[in-house]
Amino acid sequence: MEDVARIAKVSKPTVSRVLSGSPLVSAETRERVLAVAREQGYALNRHAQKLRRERANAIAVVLDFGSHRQGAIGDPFIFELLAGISEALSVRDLDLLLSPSGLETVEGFVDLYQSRGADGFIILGQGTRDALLQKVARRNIPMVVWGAVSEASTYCAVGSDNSLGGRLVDERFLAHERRRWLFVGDCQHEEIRLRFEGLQTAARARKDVEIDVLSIESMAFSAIHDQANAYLKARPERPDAVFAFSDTAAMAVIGAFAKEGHLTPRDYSLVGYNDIPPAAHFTPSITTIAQQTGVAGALLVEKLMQVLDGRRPRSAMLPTQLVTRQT
Amino acid sequence: MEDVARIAKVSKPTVSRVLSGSPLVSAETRERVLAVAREQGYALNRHAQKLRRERANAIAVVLDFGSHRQGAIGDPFIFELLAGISEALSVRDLDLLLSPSGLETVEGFVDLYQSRGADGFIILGQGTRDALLQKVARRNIPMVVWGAVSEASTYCAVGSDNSLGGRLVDERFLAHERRRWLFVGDCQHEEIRLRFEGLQTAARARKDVEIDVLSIESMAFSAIHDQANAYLKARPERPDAVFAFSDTAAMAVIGAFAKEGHLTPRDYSLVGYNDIPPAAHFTPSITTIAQQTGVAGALLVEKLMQVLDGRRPRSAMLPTQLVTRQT
DNA sequence: CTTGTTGTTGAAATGCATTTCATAAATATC
DNA sequence: GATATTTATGAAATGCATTTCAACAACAAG
Repeated sequence: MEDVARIAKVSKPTVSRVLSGSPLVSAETRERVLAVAREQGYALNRHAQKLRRERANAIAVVLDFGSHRQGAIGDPFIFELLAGISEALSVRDLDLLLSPSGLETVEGFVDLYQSRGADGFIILGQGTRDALLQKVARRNIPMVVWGAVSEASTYCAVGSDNSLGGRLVDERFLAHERRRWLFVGDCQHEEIRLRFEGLQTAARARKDVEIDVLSIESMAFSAIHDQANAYLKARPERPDAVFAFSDTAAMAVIGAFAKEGHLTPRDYSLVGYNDIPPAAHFTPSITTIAQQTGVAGALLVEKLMQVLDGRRPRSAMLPTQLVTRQT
Repeated sequence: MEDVARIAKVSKPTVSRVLSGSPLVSAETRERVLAVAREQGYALNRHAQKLRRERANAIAVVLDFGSHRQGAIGDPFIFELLAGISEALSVRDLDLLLSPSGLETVEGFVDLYQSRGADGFIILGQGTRDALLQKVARRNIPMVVWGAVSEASTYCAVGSDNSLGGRLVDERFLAHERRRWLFVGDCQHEEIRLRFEGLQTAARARKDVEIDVLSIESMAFSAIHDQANAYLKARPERPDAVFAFSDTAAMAVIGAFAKEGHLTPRDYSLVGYNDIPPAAHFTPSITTIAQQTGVAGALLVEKLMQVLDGRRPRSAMLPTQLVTRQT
């Protein structure tokens, strides 16, 4: 930097100002410095900058690859979220640190934060570790979470209205006069539990509706398929309505049930979740609950920026919609 | 750090050594320093460290969200790749910087590299910008690329054997005595072009086989669906074999053709690509080419480490396999 | 013509950990 | 017991950019 300064006949601070886009330099000087920097092949050292500025200019995005790898909650949908976040951060000139290791404990978060590895965190999906997240939030670490939105939460969360999603299905099944319902999903995940609760909204009060749960052990596609298959074999009365926690799971169910001659929509209604592209073109096409993934990423980032500004943004719930198709 | 040193009655260098895991400290001192650091809530400043060490300890992973968002080449499969990379980097204690902005030009890469934002790059999919990547490689920037493997390439690439994938389909279609083939995919993508070439291996020499191409304009699911639909409507003789560049695209084709009463496997053979989970349970289940995504991420990282060590690792091609199903 | 204001620029202090080199102490070797 | 070697530790130099504060110039207002 000193070299550039000397050659451009200015001082170090001026070079710094030019290169970090400060408006406190005359246009003339700026040009000169820029020219010299370019011809000398000089680039600011980001770490020196981050050290001095005392901020990382980076956000850590935490993804539970372990469970998503097998098509977990998310299907392509987590990917969309990630794309949205990446874009929103990019606009603000913030780096995106993907799933740094060590974030399995509160100390992991504290350490990454204190060592200035990241200015804040975006966590995608509470999964089954909400307790951990609550603890992290209590340590005053800037964060926002994609997932279930709850009143009691210590942190700001953004998520789809899972309960509404469930209710929409509840209504649909009742309208179709279905009586033996099956919910497919792991209620240990808060988001999924809310969908299940939504499903019970009106049904709970009715004596003639019976809701069974097929609790998914593994998120793997074939595991779901096998479990669904086993379920049907073990039961004489078959469900006449199925609500699956994801479209992918819905596909697994269709396949497994079809093997036993139990066909949708002839024998049962089926609703999935996420509205992934193939759902529309599956045979039969899958009725599903769509989430607004498009805006989600941007919203998460915006909320986090507010947290970084010292504010306490409210959690937000994005609407969900029933997309009616053949099943 | 000075405070910790004072309280633990050692010097700064010793604290540094303890906290960065150097073996040049006695066990006794180590314990003491660690205890003090913990109780004082002290964490190393990563940027000071990176500044001094003159390396970022971070790898930038470049993803073309723009095209993947719509289910591009990849489907869930890019996600698997990313998971593998994340894991492999994590083991080596390297940060993963996801798709930093500015990497649309050579200067973008040079700048990020020179400013020590990243020690190296992993690029997922050449897409249509191979020229750019070649230029970047010539600037001696450490990088590896997932995609088409070519002899002429300046950089180290890891990818599936796309040509083999195509050949497998070629053989299958010939064995089934198919005569009017249709390839669905955008040959501007090198990887996809190779698949197309593979498809022609034996067919090219035969006068009785005719291969048409439906060049995909947008990677969006519904766009493919519409294009496929339009294609069929415009042609009196229908294809009796279709090779689609991805399983997702295959699903789109099945849906579109079914609308016109053209059904697989009754009327035509169909092979997809990637072997995504739903492919096995789609109705009909989709014959496809499987790639070894599991090892890909780890391999990419390993190659990059070699590049960083100053070596010039050979490109690698992973085997592909035909998975025979109903279509 | 003087005082006040705005716009540019530079000197020096600051953010923090690592590494080289040297020293001191402890152990091993002859 | 003397020399060589290893082990543990510290002083000082180093990596690099930013920011405060002051200074100066140029211009406007009175």
